[in-house]
Amino acid sequence: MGMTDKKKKIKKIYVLLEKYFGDLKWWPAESSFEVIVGAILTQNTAWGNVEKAIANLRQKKVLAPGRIATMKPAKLSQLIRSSGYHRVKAQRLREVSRFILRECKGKLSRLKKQDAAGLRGKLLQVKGIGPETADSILIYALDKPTFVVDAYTKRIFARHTLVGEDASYDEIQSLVHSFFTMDKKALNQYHALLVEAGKHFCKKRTPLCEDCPLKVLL
DNA sequence: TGCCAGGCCGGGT
DNA sequence: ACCCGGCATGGC
Repeated sequence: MGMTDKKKKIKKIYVLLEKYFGDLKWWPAESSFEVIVGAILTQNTAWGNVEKAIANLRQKKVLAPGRIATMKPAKLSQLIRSSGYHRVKAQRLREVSRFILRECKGKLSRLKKQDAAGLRGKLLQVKGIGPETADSILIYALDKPTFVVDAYTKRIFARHTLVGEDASYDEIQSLVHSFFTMDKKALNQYHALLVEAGKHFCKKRTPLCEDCPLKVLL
């Protein structure tokens, strides 16, 4: 497929999904730090399980980097138990909290003033933050236009032959960054639309989706 | 009742 | 530079 065709297809997928799902207004949270916590907790985990964990943290008044960083690991892991992998995730929450305290004394508004590329590099050095979590933090917590590539994105793009089955994270992200747009709202919406489409029509065991709004492209 | 969910790390090749 | 096992709870 030529580059021009890929560009058209990327846009077409967006248009069809938006027509079907509408404006999703994704990832609402009460604070940037809550977004970061959610980004860690939702790693390979259904969002419903994450919400309970965040509710626990809020109820205990520990939804702040200073509190997370100083809490005993056993206590923290119990609070986030519902999100799965709670021991490793407790450690990851501690790591990212320490990073925030170190980098901006806990003031995320200050962190937002740094440039996107530099921030991404720093985030990737934090143990427990990989490319998807870093990009989720960049766009949803730190206001940086970034396309987040997740398992659904890869599956849907591969299914529509935009990329190969073995495409890397950076390859897929570069494709969207160069052929779609760098507008923050649109990138947010695209990610949300792909996840929604994946949940409804493109699960692992059901690659054939009769009612998928993207069916017309196949 | 297995299978899957908005990944990432560490050790091995 | 990849490949793989481990990490774990809750919903369908």
